[in-house]
Amino acid sequence: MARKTRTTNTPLDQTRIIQTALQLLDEIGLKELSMNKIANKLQVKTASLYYHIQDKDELMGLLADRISSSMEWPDSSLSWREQLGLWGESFRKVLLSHRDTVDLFNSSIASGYDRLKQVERLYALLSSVGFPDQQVPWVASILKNYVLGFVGEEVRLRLNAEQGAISNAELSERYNQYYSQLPSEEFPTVIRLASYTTNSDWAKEFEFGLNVLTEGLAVKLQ
Amino acid sequence: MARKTRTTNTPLDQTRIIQTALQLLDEIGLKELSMNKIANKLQVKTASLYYHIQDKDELMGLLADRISSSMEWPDSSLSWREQLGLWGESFRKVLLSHRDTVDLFNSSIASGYDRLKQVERLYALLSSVGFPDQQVPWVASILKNYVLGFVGEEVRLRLNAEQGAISNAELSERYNQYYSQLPSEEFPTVIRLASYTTNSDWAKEFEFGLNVLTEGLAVKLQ
DNA sequence: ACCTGAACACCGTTCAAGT
DNA sequence: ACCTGAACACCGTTCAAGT
Repeated sequence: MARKTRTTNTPLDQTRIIQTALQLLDEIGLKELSMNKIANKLQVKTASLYYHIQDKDELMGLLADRISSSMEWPDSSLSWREQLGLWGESFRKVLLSHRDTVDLFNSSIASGYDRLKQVERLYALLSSVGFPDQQVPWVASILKNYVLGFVGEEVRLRLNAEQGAISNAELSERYNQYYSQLPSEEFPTVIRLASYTTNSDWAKEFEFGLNVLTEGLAVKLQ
Repeated sequence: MARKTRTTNTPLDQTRIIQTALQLLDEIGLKELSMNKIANKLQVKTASLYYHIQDKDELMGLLADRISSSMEWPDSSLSWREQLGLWGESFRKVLLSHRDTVDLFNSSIASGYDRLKQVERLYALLSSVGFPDQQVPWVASILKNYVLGFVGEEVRLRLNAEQGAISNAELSERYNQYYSQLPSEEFPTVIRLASYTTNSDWAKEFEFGLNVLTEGLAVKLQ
C-alpha cells in the first residue's frame, strides 16, 4: 500500500469545516453539498464532523451567518432613501457572492450573531427614519423578503438562460404537456410579453422594485 | 401468513399519486415526504411510481400546480387596488391551505398549466391597469415574491410560537453562543422591539405590506 | 480531547424480469 | 401496459471503541 502523503493535518474545528463547506458549496451547489463530501474534502471521516458540529442544520446556519458577515453598511449620514438603496445593493451583492445562498438563507431558521447584527442595523435604520415601533419588524421583513425573492429568481432565470432559453418555442410546448391541444389564446399576455420575461438588466430591475417599495414606504411615513 | 384485505386495487395513475402525495404532505411535511412513503401509502412498490412519473422533481411540480389550481380570482370590474388586494388574499389563502407550500413553490421551477394560468391572469390585470409591457413581468414578480416571502415567514414564526417562544429569554442566549460574553448593548433595537416581532395579527401585517406595494405601484403608474 | 469503524435507517433512481 | 425484485450509489446520524 502506498503511504498517503498528508501534510501534517491541521486539527479540525468549526472554522475549518465552515471554510471547506463554503468552498464546496460554490463548486457543487447546495443540493449536492453533503456531510460526506465535506468530510472527504477535509480528508477526514464523516463522523468526525459531528464532534465539532451538532448536525447539518447547524452547519447550514453557520454558513449563512458567515456569508452575511460580509455585508457592507451605508453611511448613516445619507438620506434614508439612499441608505435603503445601498443596503439593498449590498445585500444583493452578498447573496450573489456565493452559490445557492437564497435557498441556504431560507432553509436555515436559526440566525447566529452576524445575521442578528444585520437585523439590528436594519431595525435601527428604520426606527431612526420614523417608523412606529410596531411597523419596524414588518418593514424590515418586507425589505429582506424582497431582496431574497428577487435574487432567488435572478439566479434561477440566469441559470435557465445559460442552459438555453425558456422562451417562446419551449413555452408553447409547456402547456401542451397537460392539456393535449391547448389553443394558444389561453395565454395571450404571457406570449405577448415573452420577450420581456427573458433577458433583462437585472440591476435595473432590482432598482425598480426597491424603488417601488421605497415610494410605498414614503407614503406610510407621511 | 394473513391474507391482505385489499379492496381491489384501483390502477395507479398520476392523479392518484398526486392526491396521495398531497395528503401525505399535510400529514408529515415536505422534508419527510419521500417517494418510498408515497408508494407505501398507495400500497405499491416505490419503483411503480416511476412508470407514471419522471422523477421526484416532476411530482413536486405537479403538486404545486395542483395546489395553485384552486386560486380564486377577483372580479375584473373592481378597481385595480381592490383586485390586487383580493388577489393577494386569495394567493395567501391557497398557500396556507396546505403544509410547506412555500418551500414547494420555491423548489419546483417548471410551472405547469395551472401556474402559468395564474401568471397569465396577473399579467393581464397589470397590463390592463396601464403598466408598460416591460414592467409587467417585473411587477408580477414583486407581487408574487411578496406573498411567497410573507407566508413563508408567517408559517415559520407560527411554528416557533407553538413550540414555545423565541422571545427575550432565548434571545440573550443566542448571541452568547458565538461571542462568549456579549454586551446586550449590541442589539438594543432588536431587544427593544422584541415584543413586536413575536405574536401579531398576520392578516393585518399582510395587508400592510401589500398596501405599501400598492402605494408604490400607484406612484409608478402616474 | 479528538477521531474512526461500523452500523442504522433511510434516500432517489434504474432496469431486467415478471404478469 | 403496468408493476416488482433487486440492485446501485448514495444520504445523515449515533456510538462504542481506539489513540
